[in-house]
Amino acid sequence: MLIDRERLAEISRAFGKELVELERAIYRAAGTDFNLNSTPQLRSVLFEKLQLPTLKKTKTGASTDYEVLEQLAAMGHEVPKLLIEYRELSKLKSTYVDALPGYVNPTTGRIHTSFNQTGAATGRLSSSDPNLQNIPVRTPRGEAIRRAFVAPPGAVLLTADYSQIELRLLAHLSGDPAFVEAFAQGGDIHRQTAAIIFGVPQDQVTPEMRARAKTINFATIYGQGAFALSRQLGITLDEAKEFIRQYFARFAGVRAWLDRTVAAAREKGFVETIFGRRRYIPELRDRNFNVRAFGERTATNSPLQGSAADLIKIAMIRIDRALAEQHLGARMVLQVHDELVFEVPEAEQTSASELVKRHMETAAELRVPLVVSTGVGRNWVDAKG
DNA sequence: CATAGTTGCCAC
DNA sequence: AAACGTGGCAACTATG
Ligand SMILES: Nc1nc2c(ncn2[C@H]2C[C@H](O)[C@@H](COP(=O)(O)OP(=O)(O)OP(=O)(O)O)O2)c(=O)[nH]1
Ligand SMILES: [Mn+2]
Ligand SMILES: [Mn+2]
Repeated sequence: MLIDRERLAEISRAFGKELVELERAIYRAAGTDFNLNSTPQLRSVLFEKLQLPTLKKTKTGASTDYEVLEQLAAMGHEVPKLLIEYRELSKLKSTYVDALPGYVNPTTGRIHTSFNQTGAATGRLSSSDPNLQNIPVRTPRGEAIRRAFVAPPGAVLLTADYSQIELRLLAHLSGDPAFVEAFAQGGDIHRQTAAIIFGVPQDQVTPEMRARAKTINFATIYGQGAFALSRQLGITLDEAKEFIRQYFARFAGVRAWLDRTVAAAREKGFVETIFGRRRYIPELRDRNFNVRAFGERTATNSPLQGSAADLIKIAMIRIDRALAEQHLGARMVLQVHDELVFEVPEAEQTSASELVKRHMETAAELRVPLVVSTGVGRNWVDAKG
């Protein structure tokens, strides 16, 4: 994968400057200098020196994670407010902006990640050294980093991402009438949920709203409790309970499939993907309730996450073969779970897009259509547009 | 000096 | 009583 090192260097300078300023502001607001990257030191400043309330605990003491800082900031405290900003910048700078250039191979001028075939228990690939499956995109600063992933001269990047992939697989496996009907009509359940949560018509759902609804959909399906949901949505516990109740009333076929899947897993000791990949789940027979409950959530997730992994692997094999047979110059460069990224000679844009989309959408024939959206651009962000 | 555990957080 | 799932990595701290 080619990256624009000048662009990253520019971002590094900008982030570095902001970090220095934030650091000074935090020391001033806290009335003391300390290592901002040290959780123990931060704890003593927030919860001892400044006497702020402990809102959450970890194994070793008071938590200082984002959710805690956000609440403290909302109470009008300056240090946590500045720290949220500091955390974002420091995470992006240390993990991506400053780390990625060191991975560029001097011979090829590119970053060569490792895709691990047995990295995930569900059948997903994982990526390491560096991980190119978790490149930032969700914040403006993150997006700027992703823009440094570029095509070489004369080529474009082509991206292809499955629409609502695990929801479609869930429609197929569960046969839930509302799910199946939604997809038959070309509907968008993430958008539907967003409209409900935010109380707006579907055509007024923003990308940010849909993204939040995506998390809500998956978290609800995979067993999130009302307590966590209430926190995530900033609603009361009762409202959260009611949301979950209504969700599974609307999608009763989904609830039934989840229950059946857990029961079958308990019986057999494993769950299976659509294509027969198994994951054994010994936790289901554990004496400890917490361990068993964890096993149950794993049992519901793995068939879906694993089927999505199987599906894209089938597509990858067919695309690889088709590109070779047709003597195309397009090269598969990344897989990000339900997305493929290619370097494509400009002249092949249209034909490669069509070929990739077709093979991904026909990798399996399900009860609902598989839909893939493709895009091309000079960098990874523009290629998703 | 190297290694392991913890915390926190990026993505899908 | 309650806990979405799957990963990898940086920084810090404790231990050897
Ligand atoms: N359990 C869980 N799974 C997730 C989460 N985020 C993503 N996934 C899984 C399920 C998704 O179908 C799959 C691909 O992620 P995407 O970001 O492409 O979302 P999806 O395909 O559902 O929607 P899309 O139409 O592409 O925007 O990864 C999450 O927060 N929790
Ligand atoms: Mn997708
Ligand atoms: Mn995706």
